[in-house]
Amino acid sequence: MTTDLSDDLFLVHPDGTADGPAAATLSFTRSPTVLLTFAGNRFTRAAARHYQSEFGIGAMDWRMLVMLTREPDSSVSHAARTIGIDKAAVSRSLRRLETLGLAAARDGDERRRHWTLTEAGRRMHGRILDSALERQRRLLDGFTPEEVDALTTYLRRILDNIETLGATDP
Amino acid sequence: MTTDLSDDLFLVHPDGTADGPAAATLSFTRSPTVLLTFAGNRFTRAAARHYQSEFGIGAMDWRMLVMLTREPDSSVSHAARTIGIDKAAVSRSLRRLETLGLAAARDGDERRRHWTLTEAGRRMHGRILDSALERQRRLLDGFTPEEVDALTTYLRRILDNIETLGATDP
DNA sequence: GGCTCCCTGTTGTCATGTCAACATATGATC
DNA sequence: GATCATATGTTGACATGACAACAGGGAGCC
Repeated sequence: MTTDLSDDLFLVHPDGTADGPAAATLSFTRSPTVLLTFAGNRFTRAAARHYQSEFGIGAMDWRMLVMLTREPDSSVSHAARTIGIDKAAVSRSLRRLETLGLAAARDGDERRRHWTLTEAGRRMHGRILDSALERQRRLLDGFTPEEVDALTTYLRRILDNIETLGATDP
Repeated sequence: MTTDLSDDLFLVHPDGTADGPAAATLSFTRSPTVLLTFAGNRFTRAAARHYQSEFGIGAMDWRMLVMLTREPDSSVSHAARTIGIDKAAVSRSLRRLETLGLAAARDGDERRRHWTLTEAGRRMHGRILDSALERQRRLLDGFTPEEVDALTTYLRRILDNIETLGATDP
């Protein structure tokens, strides 16, 4: 079911001036894909830098702290499926957390190990959570609750569309 | 000016069940920062993969094709400032495009070179633009024009907030 | 001309997350 | 037990984009 959105919503066109575009191309300010990409990337990078300098771990490791708080005893592949992130990244992050004494693995079967946070990991999680919530508050500065709800809904719909896109990609 | 959003909007809490969270933590489905990060990352990666396999260049290089269409004769730092991406990445991308015969530089002064697309670069831009617009249409599948407008506005406000956040970060 | 400050673009390094490859374990079936 | 299909987690290589460091150019001032 395709919407009737015109591509022109998202483009800039040559305007005859010497300073204008040489040909029709994507607008950096009106194209949602451009904006989404920039916003996601910038927020992630800024947060990662902050976590690294303040807490000594990066964004990926913070995600695993959250995941293991959500579901203690997770395996690598369960975490990867749940978060929707590649198992290679999960595996590496858990190794790092283990090295830092923030997570530990209890053997399930020969391969499938069950990861949980250590006491130090739980304390770290709590401290970073405060920081993450503060960052989120500032990211949402100026938004009403209704707007936040709409934004959250839109992003979830976009994630659904991305999954559909991926499933039909060549 | 802080909004009155409760953190509880974005958290999951221990619910007393054996399967529930061990402590309060971020919700993967209701936290806008989590959703934004995931959506941005997944879309970018999927698009990059597609461009690479179909056209032989990645997402960063596609961005430079757009930038040089928008503003022919750009310098590295002008492009970096305009797009808001680090000059190291811009410099490397332009070098790659030059190697592929898609862009060329005309000397400005001794340091500041002015980059433009070659004829091959312009043709490549046109072909990828069709693909990019198609991907965007599918990303926005199910959205009304009003919703797209709202989403675009929200993302722009978020980018503004990210800039404010960066400026006040420790 | 000399000095200082600011700017330019390149190169190095790293975190993030992907796809690919792989060794090997597990489960189902016979 | 043997065989096969599938799953598990690790490791390699790479694109993206950041920050850091740096050599050196250009402009302004004395």
